[in-house]
Amino acid sequence: MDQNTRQPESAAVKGGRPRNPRTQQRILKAATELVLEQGFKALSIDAIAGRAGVGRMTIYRRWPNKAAIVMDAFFDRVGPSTPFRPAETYIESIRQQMRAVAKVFRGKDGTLVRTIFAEAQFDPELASAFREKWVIPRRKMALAYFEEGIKKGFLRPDIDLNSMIDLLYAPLYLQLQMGLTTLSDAYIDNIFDHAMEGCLKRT
Amino acid sequence: MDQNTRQPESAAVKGGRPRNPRTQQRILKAATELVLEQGFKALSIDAIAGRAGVGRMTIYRRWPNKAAIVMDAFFDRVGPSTPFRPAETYIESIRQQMRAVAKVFRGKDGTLVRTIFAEAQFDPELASAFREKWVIPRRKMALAYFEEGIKKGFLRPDIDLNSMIDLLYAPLYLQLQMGLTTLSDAYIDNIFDHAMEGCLKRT
Amino acid sequence: MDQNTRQPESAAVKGGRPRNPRTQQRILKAATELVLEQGFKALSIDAIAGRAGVGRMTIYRRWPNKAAIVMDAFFDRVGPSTPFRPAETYIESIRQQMRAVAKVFRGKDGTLVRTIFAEAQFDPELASAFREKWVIPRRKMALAYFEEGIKKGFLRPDIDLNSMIDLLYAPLYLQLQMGLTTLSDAYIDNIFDHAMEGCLKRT
Amino acid sequence: MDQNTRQPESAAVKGGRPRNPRTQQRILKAATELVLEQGFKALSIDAIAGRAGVGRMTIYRRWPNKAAIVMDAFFDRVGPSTPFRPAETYIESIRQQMRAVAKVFRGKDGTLVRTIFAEAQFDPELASAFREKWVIPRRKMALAYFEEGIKKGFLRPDIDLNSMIDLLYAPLYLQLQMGLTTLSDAYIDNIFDHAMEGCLKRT
DNA sequence: CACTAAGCGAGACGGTACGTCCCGTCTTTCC
DNA sequence: GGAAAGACGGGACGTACCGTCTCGCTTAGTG
Repeated sequence: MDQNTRQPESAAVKGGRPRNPRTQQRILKAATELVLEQGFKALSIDAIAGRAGVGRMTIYRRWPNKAAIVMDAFFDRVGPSTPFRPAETYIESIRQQMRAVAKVFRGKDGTLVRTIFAEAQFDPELASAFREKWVIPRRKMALAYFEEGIKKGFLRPDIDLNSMIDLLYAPLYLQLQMGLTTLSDAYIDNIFDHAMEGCLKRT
Repeated sequence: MDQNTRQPESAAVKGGRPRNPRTQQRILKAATELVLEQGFKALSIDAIAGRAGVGRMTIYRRWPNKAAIVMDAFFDRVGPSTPFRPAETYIESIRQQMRAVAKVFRGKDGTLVRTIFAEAQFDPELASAFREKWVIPRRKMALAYFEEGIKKGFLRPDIDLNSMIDLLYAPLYLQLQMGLTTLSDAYIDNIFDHAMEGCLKRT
Repeated sequence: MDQNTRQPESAAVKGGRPRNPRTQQRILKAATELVLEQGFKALSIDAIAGRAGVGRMTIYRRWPNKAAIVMDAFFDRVGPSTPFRPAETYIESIRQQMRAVAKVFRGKDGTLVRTIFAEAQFDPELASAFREKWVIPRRKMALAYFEEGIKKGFLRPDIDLNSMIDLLYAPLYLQLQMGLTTLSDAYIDNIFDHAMEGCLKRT
Repeated sequence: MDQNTRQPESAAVKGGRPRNPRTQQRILKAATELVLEQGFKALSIDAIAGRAGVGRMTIYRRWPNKAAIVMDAFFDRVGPSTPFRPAETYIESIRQQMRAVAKVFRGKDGTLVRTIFAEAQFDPELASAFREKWVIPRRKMALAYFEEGIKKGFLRPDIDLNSMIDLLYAPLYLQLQMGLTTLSDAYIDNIFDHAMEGCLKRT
């Protein structure tokens, strides 16, 4: 979880007082609420501190900036990844997983992903945290599942799996941000089918 | 061009003095430089005014916020869209166009797109401006070209063209933002081929 | 008056907007009230700004610290010095002047002198301002009046006038700060008489 | 000595562990050093605790605020008062005592007196402590010595002794704070002589 | 051609949030 | 059970920008 949390020097070398984990929770809760209520732009450290009933220093002692707080608040909410569950067929289980991701994106967690991803464009540290803790684990999982698909003979053995992942999931991120289309099951099915079958006319 | 430019009251109703277009240019130039040098976060109206040798009011008279300035600065640089040029085959010309887009994304304009797109997540007006002036025109153009492709029998007649556009271009936006991969021609080819041929193993 | 007021670079070289003198007055008024109500320790720039209905920057633009504000507020209230007015005799006019000074010290202005003088012990710049604008002018005036007294044959020609000034006025400052005694006319008379007549028993 | 020291609850009522007097010393030493090095303004409880190698609580357990610490640190250094030593004549012994006081004021102890006296203007408790432990004892001693002087016929029997004390010593405090003059023996002699002989021209 | 209204630079102004420092209290852990 | 270490809520600091306003200077178009 909160790997973003500052741990300057090995905590508690000798004496000293340990940090209160309940305080941490209150801060993350306040941050989450405020982001969802008013958006990231209107979020201020002051406001978080105020709602959490906490001094500003208590926040600065733990996180370097508000983006890191929102990061931790986010990972405090969502699980590590969306698994591929067994379905009628191997291929069908991919579609189901994509629908599950889309469902997450449609809810509050989607708003948070959108916010964090956007903010990451301006903050390299946040970008790297998002990559390490959100993007990479999910890609690894998908990679493993798709390799299995090749071995079992469901997927073409000559495809580049990273490109395939982009093909399937990039549209979800794009629409999450762009909002031209709702991330409905129908939309997912379109993306999924076209990526699987290809767009060329077969002769 | 600068449709974002504020025109409070119909300009020059009576006498008065028209706005100086060179001032406009100096502001946009300063804004572009500053965004590329220091990033959008470090950009301030003060800094733009300072570098352009202009009063802050002169800026506020023309744009509502710094995002709108960057928008206009951007469209002052880039052309309206990347055209599909004739190539050996119809299909090949799509690949060429995608490569051209990728090339743009690799340069300074890519950085600007990335910045504006991210900022648009926090600013509905900017989002809508970006959609109207960047996204929609390009999609329309692609839509028309792909419809032609169906008619000519190169593309499957049953595909959803909007989904196809997402399939082809979303990975570019994703990698522009995520930076897991460089937007090389090889990458584009992978995306293009997989989207065209599909990922399923044919029996 | 407010020579402490910051004037970074010759004001209004070319364009720009001049400072509002009414703002200055509101700030000084607020500062004076707050010092007298709550004391110098409890005085904060925030509080002054709040009461004056002014932004903090407006204050920082004019004064380097709160001591300088209180200085200016003080000199905005009190006149340049307490004059020696003609009385029955030359000697008597000195006593009258000392009583007048004591009267000032007993009132609000005395509290301000006390505050500023004490704070000056911690702030060299304030000390020098206080010296230049309060102490020196008054000593010069007294010096001139006492020199006249020597010439006219009322005072011993061999005395050190600076020491005489200390002898007469130092007790007022001491009691202003120490508060062992009220600065009553009777006390002033005691000091005055003893300084004039000497403490030794005449044989 | 440290009468300021807090004794919340009668010390060591039951078992418990007594306070370490060496800790006390280290704190006072650190406080003295810091005041003399950086001035009272830059002094913070944190800094004292840090230099003394002591927890902040250990300090708060003993003193209510930093002024009280500096007070105790001061009385830990200086003796209770400056005595009147026998000299050629009774009158001469007063001059000698004044010179001794001036000598103290010229050194580090003078800086401490100056600091404490100034801070006392903002802190009633400190003011009363300073009065009780510094001012009153010294005045009592002087009072006794001067009463003796009247009895013995060296001083005028009709003078107010408190006023005489102010006359003699107030200039020292004033110059300690104001610094217009160094507290040289020559200056002391001037003050002393004028106070003794009076400033009026004798006919 | 002179007049005049607007554009413009400069920057003062009332604000908000920042990130830091210190306060005085509290809590934990070690000796 | 005293003491070091330091977390904690709080409050003030001085800075940076925000978006608005006001001042004089400059200039363009009209009468």
